[in-house]
Amino acid sequence: MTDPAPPRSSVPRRPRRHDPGRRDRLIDAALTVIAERGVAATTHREIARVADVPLGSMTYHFTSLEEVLAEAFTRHADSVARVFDERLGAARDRDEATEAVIALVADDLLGSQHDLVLSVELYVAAARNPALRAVTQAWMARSRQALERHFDATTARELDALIEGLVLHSALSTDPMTSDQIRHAIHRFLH
Amino acid sequence: MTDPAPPRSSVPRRPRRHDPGRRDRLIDAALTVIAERGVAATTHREIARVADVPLGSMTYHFTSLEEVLAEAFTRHADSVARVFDERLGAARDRDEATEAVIALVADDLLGSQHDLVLSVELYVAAARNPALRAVTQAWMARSRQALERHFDATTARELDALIEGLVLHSALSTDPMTSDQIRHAIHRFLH
DNA sequence: ACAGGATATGTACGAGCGTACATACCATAG
DNA sequence: CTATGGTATGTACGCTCGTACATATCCTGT
Repeated sequence: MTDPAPPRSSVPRRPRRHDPGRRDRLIDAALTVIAERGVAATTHREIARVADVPLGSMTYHFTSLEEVLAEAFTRHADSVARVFDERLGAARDRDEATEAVIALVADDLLGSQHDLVLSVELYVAAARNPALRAVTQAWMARSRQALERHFDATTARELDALIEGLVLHSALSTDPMTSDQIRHAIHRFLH
Repeated sequence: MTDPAPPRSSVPRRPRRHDPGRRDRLIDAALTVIAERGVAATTHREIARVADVPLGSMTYHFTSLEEVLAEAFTRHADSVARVFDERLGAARDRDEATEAVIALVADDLLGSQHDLVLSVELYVAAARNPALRAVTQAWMARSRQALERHFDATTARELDALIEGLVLHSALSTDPMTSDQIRHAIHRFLH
């Protein structure tokens, strides 16, 4: 067929795309927006812009903005917890576990401003949102459990708090701690 | 035209009040709203509602919402820092300083869910807002300086991080640490 | 091949927001 | 006592937001 003139210029402006896995991409886009602009600036429209999809796609794949946030933060927590598990799972004795913790903080956590901001954003969001609080607590429990593979329960809890403090402190400071300073602090605590 | 009926029933509905110090009350109301609802839900209208003043009063006393937040967080940081100074200023030796830190965390910081939430809200807000970042850093510097009256610089920095972690960890957990657990963690770190 | 359900898209609506501003009131300086 | 400048109040405007929904398109099972 010839049909040279484009007759339907107004209704479907954007060429429809076949895009399986779009929902996953939207969750990743949400994490990008949260990290770069904050939860407060995370809107349907902004996520859609970043993912380059129309606004309507958001309301099709998610029933509410809260659902997007919950799925995004769950993905983030899983991702960080997996690194936690791997680092500590590879350690064979307490000394190696200590080194694993140091590497975890100095390399994995402080190495990524992206993940770091996401964690703090999650903390605050969890303070108001029960669903996100559940995500946070599951994450904390998993971290503590990983530490308890090598340390007693009391030490694990205290160490978890120290890690949290070192990360947060460095995240907000103009001069974040160096790897050697992190190592010094953790060695001091674990003797 | 006599116009005997009360002609000005509609314009000033609320009896005008003489209210010196209203600006201060508005800043306190802002802190209440931030603590109870979060920075994201802190609006001109909500602050005005809590302080029981008309909306127009906000725009008269502050040039922008950002100014309100900055003044509120500055007041909060000053208040916490003052307690920090007093606790550590009263200590005469290192042992007393250690006890002061324990009391600070267990009683002052963890004792008030209000202040605790405010601090975390400030952390996140500071990540996006340069003016608030300045407030946070001035506060951190003041805390560290207070600790350096009794501990060397390295210890002060590490201890500051540990305090931050203990507070945040307890703030978000369903079972916050007890005073004895706080004491144990801090003693362990300081030998 | 084709029916039908899943997916994709554009648009509209009502609500709440920050801010501007005209107006009204009042403590106080002179 | 009165003028005046600071303070108090109500309202309007333009904007962005979450969400709903009608419509369009395409993949898939039969």
